[in-house]
Amino acid sequence: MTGKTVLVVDDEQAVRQMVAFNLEREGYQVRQAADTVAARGEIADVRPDLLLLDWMLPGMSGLEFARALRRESYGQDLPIIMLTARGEEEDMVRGLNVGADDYVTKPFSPRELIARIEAVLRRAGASAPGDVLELGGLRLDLGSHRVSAGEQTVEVGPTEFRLLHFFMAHPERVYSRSQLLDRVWGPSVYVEERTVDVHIRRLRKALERHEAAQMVQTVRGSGYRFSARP
Amino acid sequence: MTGKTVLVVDDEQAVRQMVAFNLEREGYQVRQAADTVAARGEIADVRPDLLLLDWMLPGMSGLEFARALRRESYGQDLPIIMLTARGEEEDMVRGLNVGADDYVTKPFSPRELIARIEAVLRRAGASAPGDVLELGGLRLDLGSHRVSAGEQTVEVGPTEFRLLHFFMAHPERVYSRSQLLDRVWGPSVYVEERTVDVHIRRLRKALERHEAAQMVQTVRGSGYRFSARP
DNA sequence: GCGAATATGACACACCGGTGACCGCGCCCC
DNA sequence: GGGGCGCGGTCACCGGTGTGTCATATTCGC
Repeated sequence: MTGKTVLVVDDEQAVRQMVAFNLEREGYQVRQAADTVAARGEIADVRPDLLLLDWMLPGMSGLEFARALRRESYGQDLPIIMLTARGEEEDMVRGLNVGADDYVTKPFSPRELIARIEAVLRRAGASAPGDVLELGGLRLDLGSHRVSAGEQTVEVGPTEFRLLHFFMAHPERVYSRSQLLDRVWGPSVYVEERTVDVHIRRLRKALERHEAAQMVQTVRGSGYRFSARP
Repeated sequence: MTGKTVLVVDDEQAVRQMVAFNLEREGYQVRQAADTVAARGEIADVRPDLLLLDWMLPGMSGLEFARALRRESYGQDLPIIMLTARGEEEDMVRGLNVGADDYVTKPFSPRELIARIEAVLRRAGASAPGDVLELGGLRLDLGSHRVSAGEQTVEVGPTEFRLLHFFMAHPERVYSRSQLLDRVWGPSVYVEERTVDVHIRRLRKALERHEAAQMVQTVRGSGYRFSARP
């Protein structure tokens, strides 16, 4: 699943994991950092789309960190949501002045957090993920969550949909079972590699009524490839 | 945007000015009133498009004022956002029942305030009388608050109406339970996600006498979609 | 033709969503 | 002021679907 990437910076592991769990369930990629040093590394590394930043951090405070980021070229466009404990609200005025886009007071509900993230991402512009993928007569519509071949609708289950989505976003390239598990099932899911075979088969079955099954190709010894060419 | 007029009713001058500063920067016309008496005058005078109403006011409370307004002809359509201090959230449930369209807890970020104002105005603007949504034989009349299928009237409750309204305004797109709660119930309402299921069912029940229930579609693992196509 | 890799069918189980019932809260009407 | 009513939210239960695993068949490359 290719969602937006969110970096959570908080010194409490429990908070990070709670956030990660809920965001991943919504389709986000989540990276974690316990302090600003690790955060720097992650930012340079994965270029997150949004930063969830705890107000109280060991060493440099979240406020200073946000200010520092805002002075840098990449950080200027990086949306920031501050996490703060109740009672620190007055400080948040300063936080917002420094350039945070919003803040959430702990404890917060997952829904509230997600709502604010989506609001900020929407504002940051172009948050609507690529809406329709089309390849070799196959159409996959992310918005309506539909797959069609020509005029007909292709019935696929949730996992097959994600698998096909990944394939259509990365065609003409071979992926090993383990890579597919990573990218489609998620990094924190462990299942047998052979499971991929089964879902490949299910995907082919769904496609074969529309003469599109040959687009899912086996590369013996390496993995699978999605291609419009035979 | 042609500069909508917002009336701020709050006894603290600092709050009024902060709000005014931020709203004017966004292009709004802002009027101020320190109490309900002055507010009455302003309302009669400038016919504001939206009312920002402090919960605690000298004399008459914001709640009573809102209730009183709702009983009057002009006030019925006037969108109201309540301003409240943290800790009074429980009371706000009553505020919302009285007819406030949303509320914001102090201290709030300018962003948050503006986002909510825009959300409320969008909702209010969409319900200009005579505005009708039509899709697949279903008609939803915002003005008269009525739903009809062909010649027959479809009986739906308030929540089902809002749900259907949102769906018909955003067809052919999947929304997760969490998104629906955000967009239909509002960002500041916290209920169980499964509550959505129940209202989906109630909506379907209302529609099925008119053979329109199949327009409300389940996308397993993702959410719900409203569509004229099967 | 042989071994390894992949396809396929079957199956058990977890999970998701549908559904009916219940409860509590305002509100309105006696 | 009491009782009924409508509405909204929650819960518990159930049935179906989707998913992962395994055993077995089949194909591929050498």
